[in-house]
Amino acid sequence: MGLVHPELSLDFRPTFIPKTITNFLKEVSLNGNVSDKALKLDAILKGLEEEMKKIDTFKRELPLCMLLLNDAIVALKEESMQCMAKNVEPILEEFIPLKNKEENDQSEEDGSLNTTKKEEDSNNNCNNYKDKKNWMRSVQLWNADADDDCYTDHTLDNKRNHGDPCKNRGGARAFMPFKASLGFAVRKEETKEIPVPGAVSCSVTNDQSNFRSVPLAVLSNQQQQQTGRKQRRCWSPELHRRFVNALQHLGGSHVATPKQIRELMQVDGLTNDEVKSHLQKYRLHTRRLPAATTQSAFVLGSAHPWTSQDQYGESSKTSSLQSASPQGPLQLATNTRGTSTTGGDSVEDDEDAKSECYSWKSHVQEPGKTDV
DNA sequence: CGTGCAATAT
DNA sequence: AATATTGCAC
Repeated sequence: MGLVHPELSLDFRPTFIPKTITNFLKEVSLNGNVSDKALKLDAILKGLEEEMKKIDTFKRELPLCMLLLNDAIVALKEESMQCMAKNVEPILEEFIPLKNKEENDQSEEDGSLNTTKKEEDSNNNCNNYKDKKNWMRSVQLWNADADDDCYTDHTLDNKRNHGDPCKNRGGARAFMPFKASLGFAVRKEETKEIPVPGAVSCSVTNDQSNFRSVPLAVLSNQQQQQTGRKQRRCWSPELHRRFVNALQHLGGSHVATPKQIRELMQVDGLTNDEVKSHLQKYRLHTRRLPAATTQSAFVLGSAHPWTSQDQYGESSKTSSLQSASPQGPLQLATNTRGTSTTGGDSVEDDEDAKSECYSWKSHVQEPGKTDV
């Protein structure tokens, strides 16, 4: 059984794109929020394109399908472009490793031009590759390690409520990091977070489109012991990925504000302060690129090295739409397989998968990559 | 309140 | 040394 919501799925069942594209657009427009709209468009678009790839094999048998798909894609692309143009234009930022041999205060123009890198050819740098591989294994958005008796693992979670997927998905089960008092269980008041009341609380498709319906992360309770200091929280690659994506949609790290970012990320339990902190760090590594000549709306989310998908999702070429997890092990609400694990320890229970925190330094990209 | 910056902790 | 948390001033 597919755990994905019908509407979430990009599968070609009848439920996919319930109405016409036109209607879809209308619906989406009703939402008001531009970036939200962009997200949805993106998601659908991706789905269509994947579909296109699949069909491509049979294009001779299904010429009309091709035609229709193509048509839809074009239409959506246009819409998407408009949307993005209106909302955000491609944000160009370059990553600046902390270890600058020396601080160059001079204009970074000359240097930056050729740094429009795509690091597609990760084959070359074993290091990067290895890192990526490691990141793949991280299953959680973040972890609360140590003595939390709570689950930090949504895997468990999945197994537990797999009987009722929907519930699991939509519901935020956050908790209040600070306000939680030891005495009670405080798990009820978090529904506030979910915006979009009437509309589609879980409308968009899979995880590749990122935001929206993020059942992930979660954690725990009183992490601040009586010592007062909060548990140090690591940013898993996945979490960071969302972060970066949010940044992109908000117009770059230098204009996005913590709150916005947090809201866009839709990760429950994540606090403003945490985002703020991460942002601060991020900004240290990031500098505005002077000019943006590009007009292509697709820079967003693909071309930029720091935007998630290509960076971590690398092998997302797989045309499996059903797998809501672009990066392998991320098996949140995805599927049924959780139950079948033989009694013992589940495979995915790597005990060392625990702290795969995001590491800024490992993201230093190779200089001198040629760009398109 | 939310944001940015800086000091501080791990 | 790097990165998250906390405090403080707008």
